Amino acid sequence: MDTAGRNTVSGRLYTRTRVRGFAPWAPKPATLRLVEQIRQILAEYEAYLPMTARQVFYRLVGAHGYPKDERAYDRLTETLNRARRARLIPMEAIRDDRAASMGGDAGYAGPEAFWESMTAAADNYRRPLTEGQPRAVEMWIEAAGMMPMLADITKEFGVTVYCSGGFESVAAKHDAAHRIARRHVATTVLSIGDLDPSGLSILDAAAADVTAFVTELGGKPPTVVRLAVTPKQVARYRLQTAPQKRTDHRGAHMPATVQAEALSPDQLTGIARAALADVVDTDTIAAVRRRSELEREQLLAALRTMRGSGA
DNA sequence: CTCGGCACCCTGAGGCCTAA
DNA sequence: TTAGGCCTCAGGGTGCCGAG
Repeated sequence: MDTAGRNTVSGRLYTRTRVRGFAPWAPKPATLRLVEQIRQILAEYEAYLPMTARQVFYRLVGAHGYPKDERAYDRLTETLNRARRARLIPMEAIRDDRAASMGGDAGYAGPEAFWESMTAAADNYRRPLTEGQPRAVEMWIEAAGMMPMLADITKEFGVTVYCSGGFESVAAKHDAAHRIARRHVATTVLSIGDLDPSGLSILDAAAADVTAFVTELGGKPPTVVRLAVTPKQVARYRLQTAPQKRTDHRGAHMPATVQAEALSPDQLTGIARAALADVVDTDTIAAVRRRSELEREQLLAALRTMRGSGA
């Protein structure tokens, strides 16, 4: 009964508790089918792993007709938990952004390690890709889960992705306004989020708030563009829709709502890439890359000389 | 105008109970 | 007997609507 039930750290004794560590699991057929669907989704997202439980949830809802309610979500997180503990799903496939660490002490294991580190730094040398761009570009997304997938695309264009989930606080919006107001060029914001009244009203509220702060700070107000999900995309990709909750009173009523995760990773990254190529000056980026490469070579050569002379 | 209630984002844990 | 559905709690946010 209690092979896993003793918590010796707190001294408490649980008669029944959850399994600890890796644990065998014999799910019922229905749950096994859910695990199978999750594995399909993970295979589909292979290039963008790890993903969050929330992201898996919305993909299940968007593409597999999984019920979109909190109970279904709870069921999913339980299943993900057990399936990972049973090694049916790789632990690394699912991400939890809340775990964080601070402090500690790195240091160098000696002068040689220092030079190694300098060489690595020089090896990574480059000029910011934003250099010489006629306008600044940012991407705002609603859910943190899509962040790594989109950042993979935007970094080729020198564009930063911001999660508007963390954008709802006054501090974050003021930070964004400060960043935008400081620029000497105008800013274009590409936004990605759910097509539902809440998603739209959150974006509208954030855009209006940031714009108000920017104006106050004497900067150029940003141009906010809705990149996805749009009604056009719903039609074009035949996306799964869900009726709006009757109790959701935010904004105007919508007959059908669509989660951003209803778009497949390929569709989403394709939309992002096309929009970025459109708004960013790619010739200038290529020129910056060439210049960076020359300077990087020079820096590495200089380091080799310093190291050789025992400086 | 203020505030309660409902919506949203994010995740994890324990306990009760029932169906297989 | 046991897996797992369902409920509740914990913890930190925000926006909008309608009632008082």
